[in-house]
Amino acid sequence: MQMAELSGRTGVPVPTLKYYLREGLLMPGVPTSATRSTYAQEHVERVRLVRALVETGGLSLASARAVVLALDAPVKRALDILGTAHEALPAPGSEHPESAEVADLVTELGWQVERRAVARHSLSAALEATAQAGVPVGTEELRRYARAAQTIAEVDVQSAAAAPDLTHMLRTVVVGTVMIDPVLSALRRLAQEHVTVSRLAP
Amino acid sequence: MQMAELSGRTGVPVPTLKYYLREGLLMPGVPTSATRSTYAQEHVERVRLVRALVETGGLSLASARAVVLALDAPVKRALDILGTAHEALPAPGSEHPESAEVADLVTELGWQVERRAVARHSLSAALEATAQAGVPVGTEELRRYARAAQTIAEVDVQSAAAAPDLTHMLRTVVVGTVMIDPVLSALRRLAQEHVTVSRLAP
DNA sequence: TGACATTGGATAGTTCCACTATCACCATGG
DNA sequence: CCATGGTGATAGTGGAACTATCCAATGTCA
Repeated sequence: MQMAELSGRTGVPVPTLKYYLREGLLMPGVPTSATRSTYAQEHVERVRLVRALVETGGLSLASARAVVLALDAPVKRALDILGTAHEALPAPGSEHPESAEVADLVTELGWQVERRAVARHSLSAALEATAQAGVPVGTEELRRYARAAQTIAEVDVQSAAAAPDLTHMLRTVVVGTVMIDPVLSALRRLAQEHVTVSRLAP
Repeated sequence: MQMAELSGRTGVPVPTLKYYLREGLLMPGVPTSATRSTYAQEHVERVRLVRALVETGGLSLASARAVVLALDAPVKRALDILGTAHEALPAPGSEHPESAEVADLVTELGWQVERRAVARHSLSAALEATAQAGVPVGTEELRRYARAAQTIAEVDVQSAAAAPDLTHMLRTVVVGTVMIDPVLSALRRLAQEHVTVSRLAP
C-alpha cells in the first residue's frame, strides 16, 4: 500500500499524512526507491489512533505524539506501565500545588498513591477551578465521587490485566485513560437525565 | 470598581477584558460618563467563571458564551433545567448516529432517557472512536462504567437539589456538568494508581 | 489650572495550531 | 514513453484567542 491508499483507508488527506510524517506522529514507510515508500496495516492503525486521540480525546498533536512515542517504547515491568502512561498523558494543572483537601482525601480513603503523583496536582487544580466558577464541591460529594472513581479504576485495571502481553497492556492503559474519559462523560449525562426523570416523575 | 481594578482582581489583562466585553462574555458595567463605567462583584465572578470554563473545562470562548447566556436566561420549571443545561453545553459527536449498542445499554439498564437525547450520540461516537483507537470497550465493561456513572449522577442531582432556588440550581447543573468532568478524570487516575499498587503489591 | 493617566470604542496586528497547497523532481506501469 | 502518482521542501491558509495602538473624552492629582 502506498500513500494514496493509506489516505483512502483512513479518510485522511495525503497532505495531512505528509504533515503527520514530518511531525513524527506517523512512522515512515519502507522505501522501495528514492521517491516511493510502502505502508502497512500498522500505519493504518496508527493514523486511526492519532485521529481518535485528537478528535475524541481532545489531545493536541504534540500530546498525541508523546502518547504514540510512549507506545513505541519497550516495556520492562508491569509496574512501570501506569507510570509511563501517566507521564505521556497531558496533566492539566501539574504546576498547581497540592491542596490539603486532596491530601486528606487520599489518606482518608486509604489510597496508596505516591506523594509526588501528578494526578494530585491535577485534582487540586480542578477543585480550585470549580470553586472559582462559583460551585464548590463539598467534602461529602468529593468522597462519593472518589468512591465511584475507584469502581471505574477497577474496571480499567481489570481490562488492562486481561491483555496478552505487556505491550498490549500499555496500549490498553494509555489509550483507555484518554479515550474512556469522553465515554464516561457521555454516560454521566445520560445517567443525569435518568436520575432526574425518575426523581421528578416517578 | 473600574476596569483596572477588575483586571487586578481577576488577573486578566485589560485588553482581554475589553475583548470579552466585545464578545459578549462579560456584561457591560454601568456607565458613569461617556468614557467610564463601573463594575461590581458580579463582574468579577463572571470573569472567573469564564476563565474556569475555558482553562479547566476546556470550552471554547463560543461555548463559554453559550453557557453564560443560558445562565442569564430565566428559569421556569425545575424539569427544564437539565434540558437547558445540556443544550448549552457542547456535545461532541452530536451528528454521529446512535449505535445499537447504546440503545441496548439504555433499555437494559432501564434508564429513562429521551430517544433523541444528544448524549446518546455522544456516547455512540465516543465508543466508536475508542474502537478505532484499537482498544474497544467490552459490553461488560461498558455496563460497569454505566453503573458507576449512575452513582456519579446521583451525587450531581442531589447537589443540584440542595440549591436554594431555580437560578442556583441551573448554575449548579451547568457549571457542575462542565467542571466536574476534570475532577473525575483526576480522581480516576489517582484511583488507577491505588488499585494497581494494591493489586501488584498487596 | 494644567499635566498625566485612564476609559470606551474602534481597528489592526500577533501568535499558535493544524492543516493545505504548490513546486520541482523522480519512478513505475500500462 | 509519458501520464500518473510519489517524495521532500517550502510556503500559504484560516480560525481562535488574544494583544497593541490610536483616539477623543474624562478623571485625578499636584
